[in-house]
Amino acid sequence: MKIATWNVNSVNARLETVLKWFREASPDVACLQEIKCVDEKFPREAFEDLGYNVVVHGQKTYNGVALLSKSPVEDVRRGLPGDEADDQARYVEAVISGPTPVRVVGIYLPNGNPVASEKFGYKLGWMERLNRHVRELLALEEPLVVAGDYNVIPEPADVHDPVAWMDDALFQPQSRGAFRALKWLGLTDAYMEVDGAPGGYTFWDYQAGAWPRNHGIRIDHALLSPQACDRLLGCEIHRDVRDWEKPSDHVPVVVELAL
DNA sequence: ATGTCGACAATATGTCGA
Repeated sequence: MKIATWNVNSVNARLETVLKWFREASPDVACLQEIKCVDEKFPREAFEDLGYNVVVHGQKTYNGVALLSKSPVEDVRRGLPGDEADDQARYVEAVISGPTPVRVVGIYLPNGNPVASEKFGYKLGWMERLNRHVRELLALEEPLVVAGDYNVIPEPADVHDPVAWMDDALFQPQSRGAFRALKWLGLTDAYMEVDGAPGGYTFWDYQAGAWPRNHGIRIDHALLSPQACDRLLGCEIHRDVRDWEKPSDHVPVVVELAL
């Protein structure tokens, strides 16, 4: 079973590019981030025509996540628990049906820039809430995949120029520490497990020739519970998609599990 | 430091967010 995560930077502005990739890669499950539309504006039928069940947690203009699955889904949750006042659409969760069900969580973790603003506090608070909720999900002792745009550069090997990113929220010690804390709950970074080569970037800014210069960062991750990691077959970063017509600034990451 | 996008309110470009 192939489970993908992709920050598409507007599903409607990117629809042809996104559908082209879905037709070629044909993931069984996909977590999309930054769909940038309300539920009613999500191009549901285009994905249903490709055979997907569609779960949308949208928002006007900003953020928004979706979960697509060829198999029926159960136990759908929209929104990260722990703060009723949080109105940003960044979390979607569902159990994918099958002989061995797998719980998939799709996240769009807050960017947090600039560091000297309330946005950074929101990011760290969100990561703490995620930690608390993942702790509960891990207690279920079932295959679990937490995939998405984490907006965290875990290690210096995950950025072309670590010094240039020192003051960025994505590479702050607190952000990296919260990501490590999440892993220390018992999750495994799929890319590091099966590949781990330095420079496995997933994002290149549109600006300043970041893509042709390979000034990238690795911020899109799939973390696996032990029960999911035991079934891990592969993890691929679809880097070539960054060179397509009208690309997102992120590329898809695909995890394959023996399910 | 910034060579780019996208949504939106608004009718042209400016603002915000990334």
